[in-house]
Amino acid sequence: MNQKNPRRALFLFRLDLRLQDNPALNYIAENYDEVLCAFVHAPSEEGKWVAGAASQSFLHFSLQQIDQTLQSRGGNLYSVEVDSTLEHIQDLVTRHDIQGLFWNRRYEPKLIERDRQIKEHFLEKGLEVKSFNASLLWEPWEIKNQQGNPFQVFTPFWKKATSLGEPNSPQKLSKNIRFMKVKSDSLDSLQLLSRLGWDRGFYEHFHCGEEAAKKALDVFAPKGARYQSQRDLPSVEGTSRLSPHLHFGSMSVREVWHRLRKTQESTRSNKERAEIDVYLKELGWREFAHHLLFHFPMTPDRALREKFAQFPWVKNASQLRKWQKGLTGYPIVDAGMRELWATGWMHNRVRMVVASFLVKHLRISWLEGAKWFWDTLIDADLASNTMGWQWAGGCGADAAPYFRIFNPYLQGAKFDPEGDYVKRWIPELSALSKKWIHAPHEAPEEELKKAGIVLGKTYPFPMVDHKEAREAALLAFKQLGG
DNA sequence: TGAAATGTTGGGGCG
DNA sequence: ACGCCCCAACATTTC
Repeated sequence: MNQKNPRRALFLFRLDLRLQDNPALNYIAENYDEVLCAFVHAPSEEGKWVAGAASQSFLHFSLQQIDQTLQSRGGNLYSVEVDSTLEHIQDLVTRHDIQGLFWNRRYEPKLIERDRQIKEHFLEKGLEVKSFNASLLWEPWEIKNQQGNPFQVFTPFWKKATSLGEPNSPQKLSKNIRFMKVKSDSLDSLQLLSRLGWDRGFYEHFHCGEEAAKKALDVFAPKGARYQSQRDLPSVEGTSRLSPHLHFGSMSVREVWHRLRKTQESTRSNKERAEIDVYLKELGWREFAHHLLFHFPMTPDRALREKFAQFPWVKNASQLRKWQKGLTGYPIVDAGMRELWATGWMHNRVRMVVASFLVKHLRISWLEGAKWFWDTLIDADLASNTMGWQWAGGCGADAAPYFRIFNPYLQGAKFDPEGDYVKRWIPELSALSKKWIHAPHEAPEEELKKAGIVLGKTYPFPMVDHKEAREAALLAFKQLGG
């Protein structure tokens, strides 16, 4: 090591907001003397799908955590907002005598192209430039069917992926790494936070950063043995609630995978092992989503199944608004939409129900739903959001068949039998007995009175009739030809 | 990672 | 004792 001319690397943080199991940082630790850690925010380069408001808020606090961690280790996070990432990197390279440029990959089509240009440019300038995988268990291009094509159905995809062997183990960061401390704009100048402060409620339910993510995994891992039995009950914390951390990379998916594997090994119960497999498969759906986004880069904006370009989606702003605000008159739908607004997150079972309701009962385009989720979810992820909505809309890969229409009453009765979830998010229904909690409009006058509910005033009547809406949806989807 | 309609079966009441 | 009907429970098919 030469103290006078240290080898310096520039590391760009993206969706990998952690120090542990961060392959690019590990590479730097092995090969460089010092590293400048930067977050170069260039929203104009993300195109139409620039991060939504909720997601930006989570990003802000995650970056704050990174900065604190780096400061406690003698460095800091250099953060800046720019129009051109490439030009700004050029500045940094010159200013700080940088010899290597490293990052962990993103998989959004526009960013793949941007990063390709950056890599080409700085390789030409004689820098060492490398990108790594911090986000996925397998790279999207590693998994192919027998013809060498990408999969469009989950089950064979997952079979193939898991047949390739266990994903890599997480790697600890070398203690020898030296972080640079440089002058930086304040994080606030990136203006990631809404001035309205509507995001405050999020942080009663979720915490940002690597430490918080570690705690969340500690909470979830032992519960993995009951994942299959509990994951569909929105009133119970039976899911991992790791999605924002997996999106922003404050938790490594490899870490999650191997932790759950360990839990699996420590039990003798076949049943428990199978329950954990169901969770690992959910990580598989996340992989599948990235696979689809990579191989079908138009899907954030267009249905994968092309005939859906002709589908007569309904344009109805006032109905869309009712759905967004949780005023549909269907308690399980409204509870979900309000949980989303209040916490920036929604239980997955309920995501499927509200999505089916928008797309089937209201026949409003999946794209409207995708946009709303994009803006309100702290875990908004282009790959998962696109796949999920096209699944619900029946217009994507391995999508729900057109005739699969969730009945909100039955979904409520089945997965929230006591009505606890509905009551938590719709306080105006909290005094209603569980017998009517999912269909207040069918409750006897007397029951409503007792519960202080005046339909049409304190809680809406169903905005559409279930049976009629269902039949209209069947007809419309059937006319498209399945 | 549905729901509703339709079909089948089998036990019990009853003439 | 027997056949018939009713209907719940379960299975299948249809959307």
